[in-house]
Amino acid sequence: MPELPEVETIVRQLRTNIIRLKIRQIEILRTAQWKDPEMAVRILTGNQFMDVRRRAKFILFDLADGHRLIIHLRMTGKLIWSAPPYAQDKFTRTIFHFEDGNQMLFNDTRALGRLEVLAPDQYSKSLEQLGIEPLSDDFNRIALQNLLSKSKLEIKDFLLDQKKIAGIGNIYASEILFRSRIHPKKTANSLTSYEVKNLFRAIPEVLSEAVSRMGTTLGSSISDYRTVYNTDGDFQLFLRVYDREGEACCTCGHPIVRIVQKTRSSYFCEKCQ
DNA sequence: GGTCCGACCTGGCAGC
DNA sequence: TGCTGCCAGGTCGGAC
Repeated sequence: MPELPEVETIVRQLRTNIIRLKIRQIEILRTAQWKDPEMAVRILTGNQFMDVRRRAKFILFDLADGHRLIIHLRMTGKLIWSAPPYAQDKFTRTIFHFEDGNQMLFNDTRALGRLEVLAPDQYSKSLEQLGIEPLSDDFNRIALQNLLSKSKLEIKDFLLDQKKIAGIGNIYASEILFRSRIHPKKTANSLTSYEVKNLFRAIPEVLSEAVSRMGTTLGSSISDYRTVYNTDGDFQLFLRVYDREGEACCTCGHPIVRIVQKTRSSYFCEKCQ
């Protein structure tokens, strides 16, 4: 599941490949995932990628004529860099053919990912509504405290709310709360100043470590996250609670517990948190 | 405005 | 062996 660290890894790897590369052809194999597939073909064909950036879990491509391509990978989306022989499979939904003969494949097993081309001055509601970037200078303790104090959400749901802090998903929310020693069902506005201090430290700590290990690949199925070069991330080796139900807590030895909050699994240690 | 909840989507797996 | 139903979870839109 691509969250901030996985998307950041993908963006960094793409940046070394696609800057100033000209798109020879775009082949849309599943139109439903594009907001306007006809416009996408018209704008992208012959255009040139000038930069690629990340905002939360969105990948933003700046094009030479001022348009922007926005991709959200959702659950199972992948961007795979492919030289001949091409790595296309039955889950390839869009192929970007470049003039140098390479391809960028958008693969998506569950087909939940979304792609959109924005005009130079076009407003994107999805992007505008996003909250603070947790790895930016805007993320400070006062801003976090203000957001927490105004919310009655359970802290796990608070961390998943992209309008508050943007980029955290289900895996890293559990890891962040474990390191902060906060129970996932505790309400956001009831956190003590000590817990807020721990949370403020743990959020960038967990996300930065995961970025340095190129994200988390949980299993070997075709749905699991891969880097642009179709390799696994490494952070799954360093997860302390997520997907470890019944295993001993690395701090106290108590078994890790799994509960369901709003249909999402939360993992935590009942003794430490 | 904040929160809640179902829908979208499909491979994998358990149960029969 | 084959079928059915559930589960995984990020985002969106509608309801409250």
